[in-house]
Amino acid sequence: MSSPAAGRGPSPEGSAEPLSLSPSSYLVLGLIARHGPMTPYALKIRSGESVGPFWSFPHAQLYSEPDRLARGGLLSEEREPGGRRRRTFHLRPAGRRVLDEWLGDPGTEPAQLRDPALLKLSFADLGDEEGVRRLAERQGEAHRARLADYRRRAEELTDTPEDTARRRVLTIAVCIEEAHLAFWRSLLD
Amino acid sequence: MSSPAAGRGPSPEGSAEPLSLSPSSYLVLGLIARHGPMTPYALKIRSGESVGPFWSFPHAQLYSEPDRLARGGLLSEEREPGGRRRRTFHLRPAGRRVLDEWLGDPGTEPAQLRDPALLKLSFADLGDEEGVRRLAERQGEAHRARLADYRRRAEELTDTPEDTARRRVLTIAVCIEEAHLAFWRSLLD
DNA sequence: GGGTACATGTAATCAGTTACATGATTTA
DNA sequence: TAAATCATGTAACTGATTACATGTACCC
Repeated sequence: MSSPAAGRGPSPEGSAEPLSLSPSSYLVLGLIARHGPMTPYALKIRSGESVGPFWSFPHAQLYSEPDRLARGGLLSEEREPGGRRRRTFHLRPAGRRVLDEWLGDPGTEPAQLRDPALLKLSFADLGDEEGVRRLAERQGEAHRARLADYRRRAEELTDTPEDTARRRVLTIAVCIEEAHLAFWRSLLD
Repeated sequence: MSSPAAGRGPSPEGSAEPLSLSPSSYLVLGLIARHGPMTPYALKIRSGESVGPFWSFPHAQLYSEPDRLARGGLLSEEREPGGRRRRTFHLRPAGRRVLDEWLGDPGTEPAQLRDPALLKLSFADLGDEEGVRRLAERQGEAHRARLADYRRRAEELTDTPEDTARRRVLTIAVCIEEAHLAFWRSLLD
C-alpha cells in the first residue's frame, strides 16, 4: 500500500450532523470493523458471506454508502494515486462509536414480512383455486431449494466467533424457511 | 424466475408505455378490483385490512401509485369538481388484464428476509454476550406481541372468500412469528 | 367556538436499483 | 492475442418515505 495520505481533506471533525443510518450503513461499518480497511469490492464479497444469503445489497450501494459515511466523518477514505485508483475505507473513532452504540442498543426496527407471494395469496379471492394451487407448488419448490442452500452453508462453518454469529443467523433462516415450506405444503391438501 | 413485464420490446398489443409494476401496483389494482372504485384514502384503509398487519404502505404512496397506474392506462380517474376535489380511481379493462395475468402467474419475486435484528445478530462477534442477551429479550417481547395481534385478528374473520384469503395469510404470519419467537428464546438458554 | 381527530393532497428528499463504462487479470 | 471474467467506478432514474400543508367534520 502506498503511504496513507494521513488526514486528507479538510475533515472538520465537528461538522457531521445530518446523516441517517440505515441497515446498509451498519453493514459497512460492521464489516470494516471486523475485517479492517476495505475497498467497496471487498465489501461486496464479504456482504455475501454474512447476511448475503437472505439480504442482498446491490454493489453500487456498497460504493455510495461508504462515501456517505465518509462525508459524515465515520469513515476515512484513502485513494490509490495511480492505476485503478482504488478507494480503501478505514473506520474512524466516530464510526466505531456509532457501531458500538448500535450493537449495545437492544432496540431495532421491526422486521416487515414483505413477501410478494403472500400479497398474491391475499388476493386469491379474485382468481381461481387452480392459481392458488400452482402458486403453492412453486413456492414449495422455491423454499425447499433455499432450505437446502442454508443447510449446506451452515455445514461449512467453523467455530470462530464470526462463524458462530453466522450460524445463529442461519439457524433462524432455516426455521423460517421450514415454516414457509410447511405452510405452502398445507395448502396443497 | 417469472420476470414481470419488465421485458422490453415492441409490445405487440401496443397500448401504453413501459410501466413497471411493483407490489404497490398490484395492491392498488387488487383492492379496486375487489371493492370497486376507490379514493386514495379508502385504499389506505383497506390496505391496512388485508396485508396491513405485516406490510405497511405509507399513505403518500397510495396517492402517487394510482396516478402512475392511471397514466399507464390501467386505471381511470374521476375528480370531484368542487369541495375536497376527491379523486376516485376506476379499474380499466387493461388494469383487470394485468391483474389477472399476475394472479395467474405462479412466479413471484423471492421474499427477502430483511430483519434489522438479524443483521445486528450477525455482528454479535463485535459486541458482547450481554448485548445479545438483551437483544434476544427484546425480540422475544416484540414477536410475542405480534403473535398475539395476529391471532386476535384471525379470530375476527368470517368465511367469505375475502376473509378466507386473509385467514390463510394470517396463518403463515403466525407460523413465522412462532419460529422467530422460538429462536430468540433459544438464545436465552 | 376552539380543539382534535379524520381526510386529502403536494413537494422535497433519499435510498436503492438499473444501467452504463472501463480497467485489469486470467485463460484458452 | 482474443475472449472472458473479475474488479471498479459513475450516472441516471424512480419508488418509497418524510415532511409539509390544508380542508372538513365532530365533540366538548
